[in-house]
Amino acid sequence: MPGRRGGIVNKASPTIQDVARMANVSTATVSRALSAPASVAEETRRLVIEAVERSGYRVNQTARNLRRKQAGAIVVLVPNIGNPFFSRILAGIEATASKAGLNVLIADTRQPRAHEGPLSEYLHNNRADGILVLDGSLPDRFFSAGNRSHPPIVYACEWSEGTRLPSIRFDNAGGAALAVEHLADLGHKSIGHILGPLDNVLTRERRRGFDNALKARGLPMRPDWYFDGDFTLATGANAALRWLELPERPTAVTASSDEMACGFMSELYRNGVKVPEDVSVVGFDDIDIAERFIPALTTISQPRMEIGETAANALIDLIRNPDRKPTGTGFTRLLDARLVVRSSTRAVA
Amino acid sequence: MPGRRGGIVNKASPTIQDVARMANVSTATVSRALSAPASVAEETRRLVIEAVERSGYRVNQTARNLRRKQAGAIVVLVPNIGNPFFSRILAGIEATASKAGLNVLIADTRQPRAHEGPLSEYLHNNRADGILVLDGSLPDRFFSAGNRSHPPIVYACEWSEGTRLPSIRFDNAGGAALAVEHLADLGHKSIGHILGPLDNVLTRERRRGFDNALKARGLPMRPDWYFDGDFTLATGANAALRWLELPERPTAVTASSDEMACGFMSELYRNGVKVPEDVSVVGFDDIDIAERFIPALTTISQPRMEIGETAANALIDLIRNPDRKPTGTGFTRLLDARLVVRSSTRAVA
DNA sequence: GGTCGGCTTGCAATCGATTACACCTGCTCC
DNA sequence: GGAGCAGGTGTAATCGATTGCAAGCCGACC
Repeated sequence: MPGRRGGIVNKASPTIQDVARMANVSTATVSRALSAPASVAEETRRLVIEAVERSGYRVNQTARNLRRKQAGAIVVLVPNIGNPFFSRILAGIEATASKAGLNVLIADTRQPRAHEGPLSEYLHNNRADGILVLDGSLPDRFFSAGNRSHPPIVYACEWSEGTRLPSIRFDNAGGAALAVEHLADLGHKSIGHILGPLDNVLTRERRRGFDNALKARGLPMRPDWYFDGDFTLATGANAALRWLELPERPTAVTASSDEMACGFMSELYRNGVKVPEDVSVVGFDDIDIAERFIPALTTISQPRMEIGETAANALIDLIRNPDRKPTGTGFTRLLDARLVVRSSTRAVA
Repeated sequence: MPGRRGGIVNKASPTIQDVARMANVSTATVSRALSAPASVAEETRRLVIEAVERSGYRVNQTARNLRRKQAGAIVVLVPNIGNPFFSRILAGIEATASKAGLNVLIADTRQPRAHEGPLSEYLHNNRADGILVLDGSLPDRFFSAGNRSHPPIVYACEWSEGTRLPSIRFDNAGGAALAVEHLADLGHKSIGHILGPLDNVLTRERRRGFDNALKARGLPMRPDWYFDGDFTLATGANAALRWLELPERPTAVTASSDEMACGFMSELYRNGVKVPEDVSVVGFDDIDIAERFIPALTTISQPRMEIGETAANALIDLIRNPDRKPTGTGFTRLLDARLVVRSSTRAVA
């Protein structure tokens, strides 16, 4: 009896028309029964629900989106998806967005032709209801180019300097200061700093916090105690080589990222220098490995999951209430950084 | 003279109708000029292009997708986006998909209600033209449930045992064997193994490779030399504690993931045991930090970016040619693993 | 008894593209 | 000179939902 299970087999997906027919109502009623249940009589609603279940109907999002002029998705612009620092933030974004029924599209801004094509697609093609930018190197004006209207945009983590767009940030300067305070409290008088890429806002903010804290404590700021880097392990290792060559070495070094701190310690180890006996090291970010590195890394911890959630919520809020769109300042949320003391720092001998 | 720049300002996006009007042709012609240039007279094409440029027209993807019954996106089901292991694979996927003009949607399968709602949304709602599954714990039958048609599906990295769906994999067993060979060559006769989660295919594959290689070399397989784990740093550290308690300790340990290997070494360090002097350690995955851990970790390297690319290409191929959809076996591609020797292994004393 | 208002429901337009089909023009070939 | 064909274009249906408007029904109120 092949007819028995002939109901659903392999046919094209049922549409709202099919449901309407089964329930003996109009498509309008089906639509309302599903998205505004209160506006439909109870009995009718029951009939519709039943028809939906029997047919296995699922709304076609594309059609709905076309009609409603929305996309049902947000896009996240991230510089290098492969970087674990961002993936945790992504996790926070994804959790929040999916709770709100929004899909998450990711786009890598470091991709070859990412700048014109795809990006402006997202901006003006209704592919996204909102955009979350994790890449501060994309200039602000990029988004307002051609004075056309665009979906809401929120910066998270990084931002473009002088932007009027809302942003969710960590207190990077404050975090860097925390690191210096900690080292100064341990009696360190000579403190170096490994920088991130110079065109990065985080690098600049962290350096600002570092410099200010040094000044506040009356500690020296020597140019040869700043080391170039770009947040990667390799440049951290490179800084170690530079440190070794120094005629007068700082007794402590703060790095603008944990990866650089680890690279730094790794290279020191290979050269027979001990942390924290010979030099204290503080990182920034508190990535997973920090706790288990050898020695365990003292660092500045930031709630990365939380920044993802907060940013996603801010964006969703803007999407839902397009009216209040205050692009003024004061639209920036600052999340606290926290010092986590482990074994890579100790008092000067 | 406000009229001067009145052309584009803040109006709703131009539609194909607007372009047609400007170029004095029908919408059909505009559509053809853009997606099948050859079928339109050169002069007409020029007119259309010009109108497109003057108006700043961009096709509305939602409308196009509705008409074409496609989604313009693939979805990647990943267990825990926050895990750096996956983020590199994601990067490969993203690069490939965006080259093919497809958006990438990510969904976290470890999310609370991820199992019924969102997932079946993706499966049957035209939200995705194809699905890439990085989570082998999602059983195969999950996708074919209710014998409805679904978009093409490809497993990458992990897979569900006995699946008939295509999959792209590393040679996990081979990699694990490589690790054992290496240690045996160094003279180790007692080798332990830290397992991943038991319900994970990779765990099982790697263990199988490990066991076989042991057998082939005539080395002992002792139950108390297998340590439980779940791929995380914490469980690696835990295994170290177990190792320390052992009356008879293996002189070498292979871990089913680099993270566990690092956790293991970290905890040994805290207990005064030295790697590789007291025990040799081999990891699996070759994550970034492996090279810079202390000591640098000998491990099995897998081309993660490449697996992402390969999987994405396989999926895209299936999307473009829905006809040849051989769900038979033999539809699995195996990518080679490679041993990278660093400093965490040495010959037995 | 008639009017008004609230609650349900259906009709049909609409979102913005794609594309089957028909039509027109001009040329070739017999 | 007419049939046939190819190339180029337009008309209008279509994808699958949402929603403004109108209409029907029913009870309440004067």
